[in-house]
Order: sequence, then C-alpha cells, then structure tokens
Amino acid sequence: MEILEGLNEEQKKAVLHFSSPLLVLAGAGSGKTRVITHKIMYLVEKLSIPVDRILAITFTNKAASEMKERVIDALDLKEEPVWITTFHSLSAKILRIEAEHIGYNRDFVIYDEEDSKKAIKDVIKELNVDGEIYKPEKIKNVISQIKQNLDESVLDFYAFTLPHLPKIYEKYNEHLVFSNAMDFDDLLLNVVRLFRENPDILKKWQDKFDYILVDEYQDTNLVQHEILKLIVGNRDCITVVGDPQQCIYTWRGANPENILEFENDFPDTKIIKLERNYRSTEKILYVANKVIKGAKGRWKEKILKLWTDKKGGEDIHLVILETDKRESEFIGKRIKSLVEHGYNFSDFSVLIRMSYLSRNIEEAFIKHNIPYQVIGGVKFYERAEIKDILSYLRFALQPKDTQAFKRIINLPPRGIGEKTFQKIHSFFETDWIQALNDAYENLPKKVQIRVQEFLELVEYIRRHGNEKPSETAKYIVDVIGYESYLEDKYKDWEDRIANVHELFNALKEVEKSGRTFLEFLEESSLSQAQDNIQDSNTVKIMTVHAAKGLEFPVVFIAGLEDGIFPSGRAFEDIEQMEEERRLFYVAITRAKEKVFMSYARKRASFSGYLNETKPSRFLKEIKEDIKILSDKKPISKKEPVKSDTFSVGGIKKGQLVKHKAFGKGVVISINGNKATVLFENVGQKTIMKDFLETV
DNA sequence: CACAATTGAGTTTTT
DNA sequence: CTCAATTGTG
Repeated sequence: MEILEGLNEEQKKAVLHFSSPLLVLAGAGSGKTRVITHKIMYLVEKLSIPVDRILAITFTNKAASEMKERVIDALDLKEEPVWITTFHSLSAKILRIEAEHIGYNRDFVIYDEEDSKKAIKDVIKELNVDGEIYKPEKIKNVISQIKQNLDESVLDFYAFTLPHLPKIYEKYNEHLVFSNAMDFDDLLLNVVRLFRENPDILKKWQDKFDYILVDEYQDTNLVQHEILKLIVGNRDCITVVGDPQQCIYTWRGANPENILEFENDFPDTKIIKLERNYRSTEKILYVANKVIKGAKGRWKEKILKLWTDKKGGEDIHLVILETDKRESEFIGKRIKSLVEHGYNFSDFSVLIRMSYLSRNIEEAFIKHNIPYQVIGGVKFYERAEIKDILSYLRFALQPKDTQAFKRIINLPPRGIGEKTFQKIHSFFETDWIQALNDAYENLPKKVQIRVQEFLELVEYIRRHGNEKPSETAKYIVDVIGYESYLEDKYKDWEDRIANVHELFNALKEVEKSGRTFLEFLEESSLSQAQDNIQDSNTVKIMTVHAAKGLEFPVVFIAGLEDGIFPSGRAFEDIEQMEEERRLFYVAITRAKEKVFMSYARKRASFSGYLNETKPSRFLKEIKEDIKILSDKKPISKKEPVKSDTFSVGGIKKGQLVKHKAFGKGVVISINGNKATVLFENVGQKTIMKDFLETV
C-alpha cells in the first residue's frame, strides 16, 4: 500500500476512514493537505472512484492547483481534475450551467468589491436617503452579513438605526439581477437557492459526486457550510480538515465554532486530531502554543497542542527599533547577512498586519538590492486602467452590466454626465445598448455623434472580443485614445501604460490556451493574492492573511505595535481581539527555523509625523520565552524620517528639477531612463534621469 | 450641464 | 501623500 507510506498513524486513520463523516482537527504544519491529497489518491486507486466524481475544496486557488498537480503526478492523469477547486469557483461553475433556473443568464458577470459598492451607492442616491448615515461601505458589510449567514433578521437588528436598509437591500438585489451580475456573496448564496428550490437539480449534483473533501474548514462560513450539507445530503461521504485556532476570516462570516457545529449537522462524525508538527522547531512551537493558550471561547476545548521531535532550535528574537525606518533597515540588513551565510532570498518572508506597511520595507529592500515580491495589496485586476479596458470588453459581451456601462460611457469624456446618463437610464428596458438606441433621438446633436462612435466600437468588440481579446483590447485602447488619456490624467502614466500592455500579454495567453474571454474574466475576478506568487529567488512580503497555508524557513513579523498588530479596530471587541491572537499564531507557525519579531518605538504617519507607539499586547505573554534586542541609538536630526528613495526615481513630466551643471529646469518629456528638460539658463537638454534631483 | 480645479479626509484583513 | 468629493468655470 504505497499510498499510505510515509503517513503517521493518525494521518493513515484519516485517509482510511469512510464509515461516517470525518472531521480532522489538524494543527499548523501537521500535514493536513497531505491527508486530503492521499485520500483522493486512495479513493481513485483503491476504491476505483473516477477522479471527476471527487469534489475537493480548498481555500485558495494556489492550494487547489498545487493539489491538482500532485494528484495528476501521482495518478498519472491525462486531464486536469476540474473538481479540485475553491468554493467560489465551484459555485461559479455550477451557476454557469444552471443560471436559467434562478432567473439569470449564463454569461452573468461577477461584480467585485468596487462594483458592488458603486451599485449600492447608486441605490442610496436613487432612494434619496441620508448619505451620512447610509455609507456604502457600511451598507455593503451589513448586506454581506445577511448573505453570508442566510439570515435576513439582520435587517431587524438595524431596523432602528437604519430604517431604510430593507429598501436598499431590495433595490441593490434588483440592480444585480437586471445587470445580470452577482456579487461575491451571491455566487454562494445563489447555489443554495438553486439547490433548495430545485430538488431535481440538487439530486443531479449530488449524484455527480461520490466523495467530498474540504480543507481549511475553520474559515468556511454558513453559506458554504449549507452548500456542503446540500450536496452531501444524507450520505457519509465527507471529510473536512481544519483548525479552529487558525480561523482568521470571522469578518467574512467564518467562525471557529462552526467547526463544532459540523458534528451536529453530520451525525456520527468521527474526529481525528493531528497534533504532530513537521514544520517548525520546538522553540517556535513552544511560543506559538503559549500565544494560543491565552485564547477564549467554546472551541477552546478542541485546542490542539502541537509537538515535534525537532528538539531545540533557535531562539525567537524580538528586535525593538527607534523608528519604523530603522525597523525596515534592520530587516534588510539581517536578510543580507543571512544570505551571506548560505540562505536564499526565497527562504524569507516578511509578514505584516496591513498592506501599507510594505512601503517602508520595499524602500529598504530597494536600497540594499534585495530582490522581493509583494503579495497582495492592490491587485492587478483591480487597477483602474485594467478595469477600464476590461469594462469595455465586459460591457460589449454583456450589455446589461450596469457598472461596466457607467464606467466606460464617459471614458474618455463624451459629454455624457449625470443628467444625460439619467435620460438614457429612463429608456432602459432590456439592456444598455437598447437604452442608448432608444434614447438616441432625445440626446443633443453633439452627444449623438459620440454615442454613434461608441455603439460602433461596442459592436466591433462584440464581434471580435471573445475570439481575439488581446487584439480587441489593443483596438479599444487605440480608438479611444486611452494612452494619451492616461498621460493627461496621471503622474504615473508610464506605469499605467505598462500595466495596460501587461493586460495585452495576459489576454494573448488566454487566446493561446484556448480559453474564452468570459472564462478569463471569471478567473480574474476570483483571483487571489497568492496566485501571483512567483517561484523566483525573492523575499516575499505579505499580510498574515495572504500567508495562510504557506511556510518559510525564516519569518519576520514586523510592526508588532498595539493598534497595528493587534489592529486598533479590535480594541473594543473581544471577539475581534481573539481573531488578532489567532492571526499572530498563524504568523508564528509559518516559520520552520527562525522567527524575528520587531516593532518601532516611533512610527511615521502618512503626513510624516513621528508618533509614539506601544508594543503589541501579545508580546507581554511571551517575553520570557524570547530573546529581546533593543537598539536605542538616538535619532539624529539629519536622519530622514520619510524616505526619499521613491522621489529619486520619481522624475515625472512637469516636475521641477535641478542639475549640477545646468541648474534648474522643468521636465518636458520622459523616454525610458532619459528625460528632456527645459532649463532656465541653458535651454532644452536631454539627460539621464539619474543625474537629476527633484526640487 | 459637463468638466476641471480645488479642497478635504483618511489608512484591516479579501473572495 | 493619495484618493474622493465638492466647488467653481466655460
């Protein structure tokens, strides 16, 4: 039985258990993904279940594709096992097939966070309710809560403070339906609706799968749980793997206690615990265990105590610096010296609580020539310039898409503002192309010409977009003069144009791989931070959330200050503070060999002012168990508080500059690393950017 | 009525 | 500093 080779006793039990639903409580680094992968192999090899009759759900796309690869290799498969996937992709797949049954068209679009917020904002405006009280952000969260918990009673809870909420909720959902769009929550919720309202369809999907496995179960929410319950039905064919102490998505509807509910919903559940850790040293686990021991809550009885036979290990260090800049310097220098002692850059990860903290660290890495990659932050497909172009394609292929239409109808400016849009809106019946056509006669002559051009462009995209998205995107950029539009509007237009070109490349890949544009669009809207991790020899900078499921030989945890880690927003809420604790636990348990924690006594705010900080409250609980180094060198007057590394490279059009020989001038244009400057005294010269200083 | 220029507010985590 | 919202201007 080679499949079971190399598994420990508990892992073997988990792979071999089929007589009832199985809950595997698996601590960090205890080989839970291994269990799932091996169980899939066992099902296929020993129980002769075809791989496409197994549904395996992971938390990230990256985990899914890694699992796919392992299964393909082990079973020598010819085709990709498509049902190794994430909840959101699974739901999208089901809904593409069954859309008609819930009043949608099968080429529905997926609204991202921005689209949803804008839609809510539109609704709030339309209903003419007080925008001060009804903030889109807040409303979006409440609506999300309703959808994630399948619980409209949330509306009652806000009946007093937000009396118009039910109306907003209703209108927003109507907006989504007539736009043939779903938000992230709908993707899951609509599957539940579909299954509940159509027993025959549910039966079909139940029959499709013989076994279901779910990873990272602690971070599933109620809708996801409900989807599982429906697909499993009254069968035993389910294994879930999770760790309540690693639950870090309660703000997305997850709950460490959900894992306890599993036993109630799936009778005769067998529980197996995996507590042997294969990742970290004993010292790291000691500190991690101590951090999580402070946790409260009902799930505490299920707490896992990790152990290892990797005795000893190196001390965890806490390094205290005077300023945030020095903290970044410390991280950079320490990485450099460890690299000199044989480490690769890819052995390191810098973990942070908030993505903006990466700025400082990036600057230090640039200065010290440390290759790095930032995971997460502003995502490629959320960038304005990318969404602009994609919205043209989106709209042409799905003219009901309201947010795409609103985004592009006046981009570039066509003289269509709020009032004209309202006029077009009043003609809306089936979609926005129809609305435009019907409103046409009532528009000013000037606008008519532009609308005509717009409609012709859209028609062109409609005919070619799905077949040749890359060329079509180029065509759009040319026809609307998008590059010069960017040049006029943004200081960093060069980067933005480069991004647009990057999009062309991505679309070319789509053509090559034979996928349709709509498939690509779905992938891009469901893409995650981790998907972009390169296998290159670089230091990875990321938030703790983005580090879920990953491991590194050396981990830096930066910014351990009260208000940052734990987040200031968690101060008044015990539950949220508990989540911060689990987050800290997750951060520590990413490390195999070394952990460097750090914080700065003073941290610069965005305006450049140095604020005093307080050390993270979690540090108190472990201070006896870690080695503390404190650098108290006073801050010299000359030491820059805010970095200047970015502005050195930041020679932009219109920028006032100084040159050692030519004196002062203004930048007229930039070409690669050369800039053309009009100088006060010597006139126009073209010189290397490196020789210019900003004024 | 659309658009440019100016002021003002403000940093969780993300499918 | 960087974005969104608001105010003036053509």
